Amino acid sequence: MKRATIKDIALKAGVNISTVSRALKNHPDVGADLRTKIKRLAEEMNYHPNLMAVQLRKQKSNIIGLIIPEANMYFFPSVIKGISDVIQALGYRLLVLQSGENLEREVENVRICYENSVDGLLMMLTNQTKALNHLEELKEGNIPVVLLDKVLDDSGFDEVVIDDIKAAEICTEYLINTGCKNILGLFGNANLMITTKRMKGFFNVIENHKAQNVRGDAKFVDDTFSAWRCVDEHFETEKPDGIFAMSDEIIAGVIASLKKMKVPIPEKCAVLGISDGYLPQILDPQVSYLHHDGYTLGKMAAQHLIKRIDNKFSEQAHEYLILPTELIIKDSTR
Amino acid sequence: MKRATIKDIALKAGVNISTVSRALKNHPDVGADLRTKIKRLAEEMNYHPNLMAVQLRKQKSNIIGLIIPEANMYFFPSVIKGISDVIQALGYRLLVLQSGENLEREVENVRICYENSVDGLLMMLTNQTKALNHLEELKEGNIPVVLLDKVLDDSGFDEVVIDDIKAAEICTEYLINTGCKNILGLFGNANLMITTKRMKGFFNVIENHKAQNVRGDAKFVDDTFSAWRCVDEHFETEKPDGIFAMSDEIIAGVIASLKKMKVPIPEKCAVLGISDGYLPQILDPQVSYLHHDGYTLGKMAAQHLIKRIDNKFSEQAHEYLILPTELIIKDSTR
DNA sequence: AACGTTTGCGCAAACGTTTGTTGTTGATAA
DNA sequence: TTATCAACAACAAACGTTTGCGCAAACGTT
Repeated sequence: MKRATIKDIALKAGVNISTVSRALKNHPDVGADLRTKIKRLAEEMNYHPNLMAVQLRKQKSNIIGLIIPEANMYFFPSVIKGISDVIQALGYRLLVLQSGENLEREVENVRICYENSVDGLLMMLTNQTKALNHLEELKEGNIPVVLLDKVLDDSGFDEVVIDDIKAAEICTEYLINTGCKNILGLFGNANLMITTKRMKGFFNVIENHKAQNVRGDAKFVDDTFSAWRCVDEHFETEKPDGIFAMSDEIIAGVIASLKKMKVPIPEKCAVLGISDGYLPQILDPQVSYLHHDGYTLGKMAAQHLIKRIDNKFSEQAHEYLILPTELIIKDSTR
Repeated sequence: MKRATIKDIALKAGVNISTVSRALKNHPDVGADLRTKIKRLAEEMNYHPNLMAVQLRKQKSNIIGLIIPEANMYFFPSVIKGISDVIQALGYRLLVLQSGENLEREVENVRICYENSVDGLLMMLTNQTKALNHLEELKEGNIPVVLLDKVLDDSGFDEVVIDDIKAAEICTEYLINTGCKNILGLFGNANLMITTKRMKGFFNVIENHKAQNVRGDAKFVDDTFSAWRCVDEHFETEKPDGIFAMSDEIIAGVIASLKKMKVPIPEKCAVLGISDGYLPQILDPQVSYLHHDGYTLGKMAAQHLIKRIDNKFSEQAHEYLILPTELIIKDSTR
């Protein structure tokens, strides 16, 4: 049995398709009794509008694109959940595309979104992304874009991020306040804005406490395991009494290393990280962290995007939204 | 500047739109020189086909629906990655819908997929899903469906799963072989098929070893923290020398509890779980686990779905694909 | 010279909607 | 009675493609 169309209903009801269309959306032009009759018929025939046709006609897809570098474990699920919760309630659907930390694929994915006529685009940039030329078409086409989490400075687009500098400052400050004098900062990919900023925040505070004999080292690592190795090695030469880890992956490696080496946490070495909050709680000891919640981030980004979609033509300057953070203190710090 | 259409090109080239259409897809009916001219023009005008129109005309969306209960941390990212990698390479896009462990939303999501004319549907069922009436429409509409991971018995649809009974058997067997006599089995939601089966496998093996004085208890827990509490409590009355954890969440809770209680692993109590493989490695001690890889699962499901889409009309009986597993032995077992 | 085949292109229908315009009723007011 | 106005419903165009068909010119074969 073929899927029923508006035409089939019209045929059966003995009216024109336009009447059916209007009846189904309660247009006042069609009489009450005829309307109910048509609706009943539609129900019977199990009619559901063909969205491809609707979209073509209305020139609106009700689809929102989400381009992510890689579905990483810690952050992505909560982000996508936040986004979904917002947009599904409003009748939008989510088209998810992965770039695999690959700029070419990112460009291609933007193209795909464009061709699919997405109503808006949410995007986390890859490591490699240094410019946003590939978003020009969308800009010209008046398709709103909101960047989240991994962004570029002065992108010219709306952004939702955590204030990375401040976040790192808060963490470092806390470590120092609890007595750390020799702090190891562990950072991810050095090419990322997020890394640069968190490192900047880290050193801001270190500099401010030079007088109190505080010193800090920074190292770059790729993932949990490289963080692990890095801590192992660093302990051979230095004896840091505090470690700042800029991400979940890194936190996991730090804890693993310290425990393997039987360094008491936090007595000999305190640990504080930036995290979306799940991992630090299941590690032992539970680690203190600056909480930035992926769910909220996704929600904020989605809400902002919807706002842009709804009044597409208000040529407002791009906004820079900052995700609220919270310092959660557990066992791993003094 | 409005987005260029095939019509605009036709106008500029002084030919009919059909010619443009054919030229752009290298149809032999259009001459070589005219073809290149049209292509150049298209390039210049930055033409890209309007997929909404293409889809309507071709009655094919090139969209694959993915309905998931909840974007849980451990499994989901790798699954979605596996799916994406397969389908994006073939020009399909992924529409992701979350049901939030809510049957009504699942039904609604299926509807959304239907209305969006997805070419196929990948689906992980919610806890609450006991029947698949809501998939009837898709079946009638000849839209292929592949269920993955969380499925129902005799669903009548293609499925990709791990062999839960056997998986639990392997794990339990291993624990017993390494000397465990008093094993605690920790399971998730009791309503889930996956739980029932893994429990069945667990007790199958326990029964088989009754003669050797092996005993086993089963408990149901909801999440990491309830697993944690459960182990705490169980240790007050029993002193199990082995724990089987049926999922990542549970493993995390088990390890946390044992370490808090300072129970040596695996000397006093061995731990073995079923996992997708990331978490056990970052815990300390690293735990042994039966590996079932979300990435492979996603890949298999997507590939199978594509196969179904490609020859939609071969009315083949539904297939039941089983994900290969592998036992990874680490520190947490003897 | 007559005929068949190929080449190259245009015409128009179709996909399933939405929506501006027009036309037909019957009732009400002048 | 005639003009006016609802109320209701049909007509048709439009959204941007794809594609079956037709047609003319060019070419090759008897």
